[in-house]
Amino acid sequence: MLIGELAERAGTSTRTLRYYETRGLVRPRRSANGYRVYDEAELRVVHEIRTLLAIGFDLDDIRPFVACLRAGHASGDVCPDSVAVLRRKLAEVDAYLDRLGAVRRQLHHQLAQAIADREETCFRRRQTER
Amino acid sequence: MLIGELAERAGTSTRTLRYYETRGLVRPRRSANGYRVYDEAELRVVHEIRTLLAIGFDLDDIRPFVACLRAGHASGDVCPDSVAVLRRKLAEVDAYLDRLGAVRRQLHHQLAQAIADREETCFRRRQTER
DNA sequence: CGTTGCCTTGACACCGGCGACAAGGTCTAG
DNA sequence: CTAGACCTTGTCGCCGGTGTCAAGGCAACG
Repeated sequence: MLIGELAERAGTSTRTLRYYETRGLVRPRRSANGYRVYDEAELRVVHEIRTLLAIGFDLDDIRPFVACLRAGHASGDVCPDSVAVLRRKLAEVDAYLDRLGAVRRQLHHQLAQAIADREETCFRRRQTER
Repeated sequence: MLIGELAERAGTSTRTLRYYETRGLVRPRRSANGYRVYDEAELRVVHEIRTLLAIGFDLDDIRPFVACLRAGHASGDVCPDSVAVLRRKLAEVDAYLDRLGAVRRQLHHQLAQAIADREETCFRRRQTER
């Protein structure tokens, strides 16, 4: 399988696949003419990468999952390094949820306050007009 | 007040203040020798910018708040444009909270699954060893 | 007059995951 | 032979908010 076919089957671009290669996530063989040649297993790898990226992982986080798949496991999740990343990411997400919740409360408060201020201004204006 | 003093009092850098100026958020006068001269009110403006940035606003979002302060309001929140931004941001944060919650559940599930798989592998290994 | 310390504009660097383009090699069909 | 559809490497650009350096002007003090 050449890079164009893999890109299409994985729903991404050749540019992206080459980029993953420079980051050490995908490792094609080379044919005699220098073309990158991928075997079927790489499709699975690329899917894993795309899925985890969509969740919010960065490429460095994803490396253990790829290694896990490459080690022959049916899922990229089951190896200790992957589990460690999952734990860390979960903690990060929790922390971010907290922060975002705080921001939400702050926004809510500010919005309510601003509207109240406007109401009061209108009220005073009505009073003055009489 | 020159740029260095404002930067220090606002807890930021001169570089940052010049950048805000290019983005139209801060407008110093110029003294005869070309130095930027800020009046006291700009300190308030810069504080507003920094506070909103910390919440997660970008500079374009912040512009209405600055305009509101500059229009003489005690708070940057009370003008209609600011309120509109607050509403939009609140909606964005809510959407993001939803997405992040989904990610959290996904991570949680993946983690539980991975651990369960490992347990089972260990179990089978013990069975085989006997 | 020189040093120090402020100020000025302009420009490059960063991060991450690519998009986009250039200039060229390769393979196949007509 | 040529067109076109692949492939190759290399490079620049983007986004946003700065850090950082360069080269030079101005002010004040000794």
